Amino acid sequence: MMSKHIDSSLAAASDQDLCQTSCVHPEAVAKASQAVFSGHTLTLLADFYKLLGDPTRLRILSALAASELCVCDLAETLKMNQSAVSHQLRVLRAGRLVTYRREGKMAIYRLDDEHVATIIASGFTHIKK
Amino acid sequence: MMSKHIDSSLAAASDQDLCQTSCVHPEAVAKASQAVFSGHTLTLLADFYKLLGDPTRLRILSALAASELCVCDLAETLKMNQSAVSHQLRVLRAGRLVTYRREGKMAIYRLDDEHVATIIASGFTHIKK
DNA sequence: GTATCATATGAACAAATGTTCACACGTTAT
DNA sequence: ATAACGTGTGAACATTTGTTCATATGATAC
Repeated sequence: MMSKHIDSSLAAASDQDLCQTSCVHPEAVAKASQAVFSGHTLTLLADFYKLLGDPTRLRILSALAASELCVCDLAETLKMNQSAVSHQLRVLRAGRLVTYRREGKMAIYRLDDEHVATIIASGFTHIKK
Repeated sequence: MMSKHIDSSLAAASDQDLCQTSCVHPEAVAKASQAVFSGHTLTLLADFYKLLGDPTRLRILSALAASELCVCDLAETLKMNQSAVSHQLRVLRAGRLVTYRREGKMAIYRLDDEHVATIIASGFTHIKK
């Protein structure tokens, strides 16, 4: 099954059987192909939103938007155990959404920059449509 | 182990052993507790960001930001099979990030509103700091 | 009617994710 | 030194999530 004649106008459409024949709108696909996120940008952006896509982390971020807090404060505020909070803080730290400073035996966390608060606020606005 | 005298100034801090004793800063916790997302808002917001936290869906959305496309166009653009695309479109539809209209046997998708494009663009800006 | 095509969907599977438990680390106090 | 406390982290476990495969649906053409 490779001997069939190929419709000349569509020969270059695809080398895989993505569409059995083709309902493709070439101009639209060309325009879209240029605009699709790819590579590093894609990964970074997805990872960034992934961080915001968890209730616990959103709670942490919204708490920190109000005030800087030590881990114990966060555990108290969220009614969660310290370990769970610490694990999530690690993730948020890696994603550069929060920073911390040490003060004695405490680690005091805050949002890395106000941009984060802004983005969350804009998501907040969106869901109220 | 409940007979120990409790430090009077911290008696009301917690009824669970969230912190063994207390490193809590009461004012900060009070302020944060008021601000923490909770309930329906929390769920909606997390689910919204979760939608954006997947490379395939971001690719779909960025493609649709450039041009409306039928499912087959999307499969072609993303070099993915139709089923995978369709499954993700279902998710995006449920989250009201995309809509579609039928035209013959085709389903033509587009972003639900420009707000979506705006939010993605702002995330895009963020990761370039 | 039958055949063909574009799209949708269910089930199965693999991979990623979040929480808990237990314990390690580092700092402060005695 | 030892003890107590705040925090970090590894491993195990349960869920969730995304893709693939096969098949179903619905529309057009013959």
